[in-house]
Amino acid sequence: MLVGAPADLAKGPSMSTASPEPTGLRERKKAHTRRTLMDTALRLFHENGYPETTTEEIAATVGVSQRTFFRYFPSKEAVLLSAVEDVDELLASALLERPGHESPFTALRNAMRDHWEQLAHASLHQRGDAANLIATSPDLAEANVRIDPSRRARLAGAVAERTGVDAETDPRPWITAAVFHTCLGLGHRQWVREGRPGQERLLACFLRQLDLAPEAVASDWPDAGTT
Amino acid sequence: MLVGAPADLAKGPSMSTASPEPTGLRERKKAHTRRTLMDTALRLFHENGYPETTTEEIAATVGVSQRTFFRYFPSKEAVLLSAVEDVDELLASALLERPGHESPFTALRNAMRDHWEQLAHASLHQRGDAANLIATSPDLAEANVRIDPSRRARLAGAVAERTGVDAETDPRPWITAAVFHTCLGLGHRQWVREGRPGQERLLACFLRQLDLAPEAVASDWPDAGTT
DNA sequence: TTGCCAAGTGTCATTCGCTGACATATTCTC
DNA sequence: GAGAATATGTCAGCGAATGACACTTGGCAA
Repeated sequence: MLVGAPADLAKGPSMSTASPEPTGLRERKKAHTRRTLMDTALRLFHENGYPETTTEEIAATVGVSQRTFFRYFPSKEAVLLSAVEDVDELLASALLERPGHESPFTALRNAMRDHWEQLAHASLHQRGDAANLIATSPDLAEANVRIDPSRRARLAGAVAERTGVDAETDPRPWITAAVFHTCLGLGHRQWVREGRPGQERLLACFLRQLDLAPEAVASDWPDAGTT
Repeated sequence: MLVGAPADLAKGPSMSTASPEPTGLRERKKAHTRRTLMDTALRLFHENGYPETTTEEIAATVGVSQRTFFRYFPSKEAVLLSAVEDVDELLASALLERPGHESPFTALRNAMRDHWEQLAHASLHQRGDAANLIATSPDLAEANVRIDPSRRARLAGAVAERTGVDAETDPRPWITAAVFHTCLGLGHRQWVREGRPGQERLLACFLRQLDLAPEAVASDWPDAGTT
């Protein structure tokens, strides 16, 4: 599983995040190819736009056949998904480190706040800053919307794990994840509207939306704080 | 707009819901073709599965060319989306009829409850019971997930309209819509797990999830009601 | 009625995402 | 080093989606 197996995006629960290092030469090569494909794809997406970049082009740039591309990634979108998963992964583990007395939603919020730099750094990592990319390109943003359900499912799983409930039967992790995710989307939107200032501002936008959430669900919206 | 214009799925705000009757012969033909395409598509989806049904097949069954299909619907998914929109439309108008003192989320919940039969009936309407179809077929369910963001956006718009806030700048309608939508998804899942009893049961599942939502966001999940 | 314009449709060709089948090359194991 | 396992390339093909062009049909006015 994990990095080793290409075309493998199924996310079973509780698969160890540790893929220490690929010992064999085969696996090292595979990991390299996969990473190269991913980096190249993200770079091309960024340079030419998502729909404009063909899988053929990606493969050719890397120096493999298109067929090989699809052996590593089940779809074009999957490259994005996979890149974005890394960020979600970090958030998930940050979530587990939060003190147990915090409510799931609060813990999620705080995990995000505390590990923001780490998340931001990860998104700027070798992967060609997938997250930032998505934030920047309208095409990618649209693709990201389609990917959304998977991410939300992953988040719900993480919340369930932390709280020790069964995500299969318990609705609460899903609702929490949905609200959280929506807040991020809204925060990002607002950040864009403000002209994309620094990343600290993005975090601030996120937090603002997150803090509005409980009221939005429960209250009557007397009228309060827009924008 | 609406039924009249083929390949037109853009949803500008405040387009009148009234398309009284197509006066011209041209427009009547067009409306007929569109409806036939939709009905046929949904029927074939139901009989053979969504991915198994080709656009070619749909067009051939109706007696038009594949090209014409794509002149009426911008994509294969759009047929589904369009059918499902009708149901959302009803919910949106039901929402506007709820007493003003209800919180948006509650109003949404109650609108759903009160107009359930109407919604159910609409879904069984001439359109080949799109909603039910989606609920039944796993393939369609997956397609429905992808469609989800559009539906949520529509719902958010409806909530914003009811409450008189600006959906562009105010986050609350979006959060409300997201939570509501998630509850529906969860309710449906539960209903499936129970072996798909009658539609009344589906409504009950929906309502149960909806009533759990506020707690899921705010509280500490002491442990309560699973299943 | 006649005839013109516009809208709707069919046909053809093409692009692109994606998959199966088979042959070849590379790595691993003994 | 031989043989098994795996990774890759090549080729062929399907289906979704789009553009270009020709043809038919409905709407409308002279």
